[in-house]
Amino acid sequence: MKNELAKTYEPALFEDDIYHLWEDSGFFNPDNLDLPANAPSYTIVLPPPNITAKLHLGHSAMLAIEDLMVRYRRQNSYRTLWLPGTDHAAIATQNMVEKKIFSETGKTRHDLGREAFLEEVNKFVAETQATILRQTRKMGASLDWSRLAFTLDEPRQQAVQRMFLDMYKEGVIYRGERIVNWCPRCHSTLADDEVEYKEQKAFLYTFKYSPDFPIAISTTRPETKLGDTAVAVNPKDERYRQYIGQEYQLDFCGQALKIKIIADYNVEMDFGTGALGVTPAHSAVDWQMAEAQSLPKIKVIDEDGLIREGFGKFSGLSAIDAREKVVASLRNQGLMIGEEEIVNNLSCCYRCDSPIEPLPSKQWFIAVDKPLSRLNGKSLKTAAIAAASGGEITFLPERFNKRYLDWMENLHDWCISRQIWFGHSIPAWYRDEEIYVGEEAPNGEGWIKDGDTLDTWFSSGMWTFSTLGWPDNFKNGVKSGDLARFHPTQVLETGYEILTLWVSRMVMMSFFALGEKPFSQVYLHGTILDKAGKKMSKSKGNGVDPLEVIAKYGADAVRLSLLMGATPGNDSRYSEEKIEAKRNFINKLWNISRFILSDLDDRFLSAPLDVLPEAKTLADSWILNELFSARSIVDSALSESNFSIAAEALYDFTWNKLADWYLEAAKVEKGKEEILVFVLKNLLIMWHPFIPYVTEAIWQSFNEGLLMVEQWPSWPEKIEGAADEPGNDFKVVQEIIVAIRNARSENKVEPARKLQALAFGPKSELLLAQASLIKGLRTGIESLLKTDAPPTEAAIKVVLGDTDIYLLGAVDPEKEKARLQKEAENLLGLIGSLKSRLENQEFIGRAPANIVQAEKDKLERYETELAKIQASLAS
RNA sequence: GGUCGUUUAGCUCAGCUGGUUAGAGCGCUGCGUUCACAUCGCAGAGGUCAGUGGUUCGAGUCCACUAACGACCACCA
Repeated sequence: MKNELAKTYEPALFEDDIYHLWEDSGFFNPDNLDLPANAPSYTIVLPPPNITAKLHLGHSAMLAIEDLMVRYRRQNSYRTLWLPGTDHAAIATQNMVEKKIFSETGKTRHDLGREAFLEEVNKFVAETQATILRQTRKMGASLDWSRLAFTLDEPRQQAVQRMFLDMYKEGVIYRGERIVNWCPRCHSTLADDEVEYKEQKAFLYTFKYSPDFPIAISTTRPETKLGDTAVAVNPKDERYRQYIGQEYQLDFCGQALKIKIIADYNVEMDFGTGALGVTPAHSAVDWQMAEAQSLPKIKVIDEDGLIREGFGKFSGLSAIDAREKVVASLRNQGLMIGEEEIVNNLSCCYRCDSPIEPLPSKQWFIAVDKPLSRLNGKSLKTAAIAAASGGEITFLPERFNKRYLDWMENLHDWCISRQIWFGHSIPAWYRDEEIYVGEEAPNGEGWIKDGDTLDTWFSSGMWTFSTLGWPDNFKNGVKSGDLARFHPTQVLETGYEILTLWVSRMVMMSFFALGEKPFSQVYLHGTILDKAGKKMSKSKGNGVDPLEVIAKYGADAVRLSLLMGATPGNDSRYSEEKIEAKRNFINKLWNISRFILSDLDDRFLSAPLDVLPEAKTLADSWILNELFSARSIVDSALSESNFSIAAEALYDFTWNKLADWYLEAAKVEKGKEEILVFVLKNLLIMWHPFIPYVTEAIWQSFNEGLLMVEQWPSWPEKIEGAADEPGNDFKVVQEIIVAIRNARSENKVEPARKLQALAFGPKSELLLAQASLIKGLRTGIESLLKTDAPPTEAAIKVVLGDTDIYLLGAVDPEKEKARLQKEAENLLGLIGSLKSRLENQEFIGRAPANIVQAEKDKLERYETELAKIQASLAS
């Protein structure tokens, strides 16, 4: 059963086999876990990666964190489900495939036609999806593959169609016209957050529409002024107050305009002339003014970015060409008052970088403010706000609660239709002015299906419940099956950059569909930046392929390097050195195991883990207490999602306590196998969620069961009868171990034996050596000498024979005295300030009783300590 | 323009509700290494915690302001 471990750990030799072992065990699926019926659930849905590309290091970090959360809960007897999937990422995917086809064949999607194009997309999806799933497995992710989902697969399509129909029935989904961000190149609407702003130079033109119009206006887009129906001024503006309410018929570059002067507080008096030409059809702000003032809306520019029919010589021109022509005409007429070069933000398509054209368009919307009877009169918005502000949903780090709420409170109706082919189809049918909403066409001739698709966030917003069998598992308001067992989920772990895009939508969708939150906690991780602190991106070429670093250093090293040194919500930098350091650590753990397991009798291996081995020496109780204290740090850190702190506690224990000291002790003092095996097993269990492969590999070398489902240890924080401060006491032992090693290396057998007796003999002997390292050693030595004289160099020589040189450095009386004096001074200062605080009536009056008591306790502690120090100084 | 974040050793970062001498990894310096591990060991150097002011017996930690960098949101007609 027991296999010899090689000298170094080679991840590549183990990882694939181990993953298969886990997967074949079936324990990724909570249905196969051996649990009591009332075991609590722990569910995380994997934020589905876009199928546009391979995974990058950011995904690896996400997988490492979530796998850690999930494995820890699985070892703690939760009904643990981590549900995998991928996202169809409608626009991004369509663009990617369009580009690919165009570069390969020179054809556009229109050349191919809808059906053939979608076939190409599906081919692409199948390929990248396979790659992504393979990468995910490589990371060691313990996902339940039996529940694998895709935002556009058959069950999710049904769920989406049903959601759309339900929302339409409730009047939450409606069709309306408004200004949308239109990309003339992609021929698609963009959500506000899909628009990118680019600084660019532009000309701000100041002019009058016509000679007889009293007010001059400023604009960077004179061509849109062909559609102006009003001029807005600030009602406080003295210059224009007299004109408010007046209407003018005028001729603008040969086109007739009817302009009304209106008042609006949004107009800034300091900008330009302080008067704003209102173009309702081509500016969102202007549209709102026009709605409020019932102004006509004249559409000037069409979906291709060209001037529409009916604008004389301008019709058919591109916006840019028309602009030049309008400007020229204004100059000729002497109406141009100023042309100033300014820097402004141009809205651009986040996909193709083309300038956005704001256009009025018929689109489907979700009404976020509509009160709903199913939500007791709350709207989607107010329900989503209440959940977060009432603490039903919490955020980590907390500051994102505020960001979520800010965004939610300013939320406008959500445009969900997209003019692309790849995505969820919209179950709507049109015949002339008639609209019918349903999955099948209504009876009668001439109905045409809506050719648009849904915003990708519509389907991903349903992710927590569409993956758990909604709507089949939800009848008459009662959940069943997976939905009943796993929803609401416990944690949503995702990047902070999609807090608003995704998280907020999930909350609204879940409240609408189920009347409950989708998750209790939102954990937001930061972005993985490159070594220089820049975002990794394909265009910059600074991305790192996780598979490459995994091949080089192993998945565990990659995971640990992403977990350690990273804090919630903060970005962290990637560097290969970090991974290398973690690889070294993993090898260390491997070799610790190798040392403990080599030449080990099988009877030690089979010792049950629920029986505490007997601590025979101070070193034994010390290491056990260190183990337990590490366990308790790990538990509390993990319960607060402080992954880095948890890992550091284990790291410190493993390397600085176990390897550096206890293993050294075990070399000079045999018979520690029982404790060594006990510590090792517990350590492997606790390391497993962080670095599952290497721990399982070691476990498998001497165990039959799977470490993955081994029960998390539940020892007390301390064992009875151990010294109060095992750390301090053990420093004595540590010093002696060094001396023993030195003595042995020089073949000084008898001194080594004496030292060994001192370090590992019955506890009572060493307990003489309390208080602190040096003093302890001195006391021990003194007691052995049975003399009152302070241990001089000569005296120590008597005890330790020829070993003097090994201990002299440690017992320099002068150094020790200075140290104690300094410590005494520090304590005096502290005691003084504590006393004055406790005498301060204001403090006593205001501070809560428990705090005052704590200060008193502290004072007492310091005083006791000071007395001890003073006593030893006096001696 | 609004909101938020960051600033701690040469580098990358920890540091919870203020409390004894501010920590880690990497790097650096010196010494060592057949006997679990050179993917190693031991020892060491290196910090006025961005700046200024304040609260407090006590501030890396709390407050105010300033500076640099970064992110997000809004948007310039």
